[in-house]
Amino acid sequence: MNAPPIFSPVRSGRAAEHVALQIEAAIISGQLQPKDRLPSERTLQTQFLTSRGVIREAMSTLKQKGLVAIRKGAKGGAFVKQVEVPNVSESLSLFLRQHHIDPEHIIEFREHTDRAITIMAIARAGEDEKQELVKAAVSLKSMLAEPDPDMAEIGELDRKLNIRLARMTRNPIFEWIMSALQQGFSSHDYALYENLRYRERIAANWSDTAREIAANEPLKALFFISNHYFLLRRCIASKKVGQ
Amino acid sequence: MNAPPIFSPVRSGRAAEHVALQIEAAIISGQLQPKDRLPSERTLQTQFLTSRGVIREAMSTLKQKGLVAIRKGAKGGAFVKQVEVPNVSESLSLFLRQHHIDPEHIIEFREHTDRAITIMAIARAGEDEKQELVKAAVSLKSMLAEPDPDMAEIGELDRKLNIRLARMTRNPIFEWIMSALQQGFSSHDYALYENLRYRERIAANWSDTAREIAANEPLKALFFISNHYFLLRRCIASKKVGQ
DNA sequence: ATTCCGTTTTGGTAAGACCATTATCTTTCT
DNA sequence: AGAAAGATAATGGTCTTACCAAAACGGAAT
Repeated sequence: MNAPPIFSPVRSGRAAEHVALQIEAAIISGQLQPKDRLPSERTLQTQFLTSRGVIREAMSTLKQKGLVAIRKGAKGGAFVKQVEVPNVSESLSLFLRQHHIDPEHIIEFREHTDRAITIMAIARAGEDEKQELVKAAVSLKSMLAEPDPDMAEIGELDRKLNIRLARMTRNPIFEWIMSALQQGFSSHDYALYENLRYRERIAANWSDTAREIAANEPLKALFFISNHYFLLRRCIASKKVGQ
Repeated sequence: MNAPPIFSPVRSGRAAEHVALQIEAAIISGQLQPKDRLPSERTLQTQFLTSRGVIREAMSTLKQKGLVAIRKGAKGGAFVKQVEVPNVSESLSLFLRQHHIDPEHIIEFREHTDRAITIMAIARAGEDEKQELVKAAVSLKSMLAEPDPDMAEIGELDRKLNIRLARMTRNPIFEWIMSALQQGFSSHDYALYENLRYRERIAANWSDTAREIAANEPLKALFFISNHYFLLRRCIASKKVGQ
């Protein structure tokens, strides 16, 4: 290697951690840019004066954090990557699931966040985006009208509708939060669609919401947002009683 | 082993991932409870019919996710753990740093969330909690009056004040979200206190906020919350100009 | 030019050994 | 008897070596 030695060898315990931290620091600081390719495991092994197992363990954690993507084969190796929203979402989702959160707490937070998102989306999104939102909501509605709707696909559509709306705020934090909350807790949303009583009402409500957003009517849009969570709460309550 | 075989062997590529996913599923589903001890690496190696390296790699990712804690020595091993807020925070922090998020986006989200928190805290917290909040805010103020204030300690106090307020909503989601955002991004809050022009104003504002919350005056409390972020924005803006 | 087949690079897996740390048991000394 | 010191065993951490599997590349055959 002609390149100056970016990394320094490591000796004490927890070698894998040291290796991972050094590489992580190099990425965060910008010494390693996205799309850059790290040396092969066998090369790093000699640079860090350690064994390949240690390198592999370090790479494993970096991969898990979403900092690198690993490809096999010639010209393969570890490539620096931008951390993606799903990486963060998965972490939060794990946390929420393990702490068996009361659904009402999540609903409360989501309702409150959705209201803010709605207002900002109306204020900031472009006309074309609003029309796209309406189109997506309508296609959700029409998909439910089919004889044997594919519930998984519908749930996915609902999820994307939420994300699309969040993206219209122009603030990525909202998008991230909504993704994270949905990923871990879409089960309740599915319930909404599986329950015949609510299926069509919720889809109709979505398209009403989208229409009011497109019409730049924040108060009316907020009404339908509230209605969405009203329906969701009723659906969950009726399910509980049913048990 | 007398115990029924919880895990099944694995053969295709990405063995480490399969192992990690199986164990993760066992934890999420509750088959493995916190404080439970997983079998030793050498035992798992035989249960999964794989090599120890694979097991180690799987354990490494589980550890990184915060699902297990690993101890060396006799009676050591991997112990199932509750995922903690810092795990989520670190993931978020990584994301924010690598995407060099505009501080305004974070401020916007925090302001909006703080407003909801304030309203709910007033509605749900007990009288004693509100008094504790006032006391904490006052002690922050008095600490700033000292000749040579310890900035790190003050920042920590500010952080705890936020968390305390969030906890008063009785909805843990708010508490976690605020923790996560603060932990990864308290730098701007520090700036507020390091800047002499804003130091005392922000502390006074905190105690005003706490007082109005204790007095069950939501609108007045919201005014001071808005003022907090008004000051924060001005402080950051003046810093930018200063550069 | 296109297709196919080796060759090479590189990550993935396997097996075995040894080291470092920790808890537990045993011995020994007071 | 009790406490301190030492031996023992269990277990994660590291190292070595070897081989497998996938992917990219290049040359030969068509």
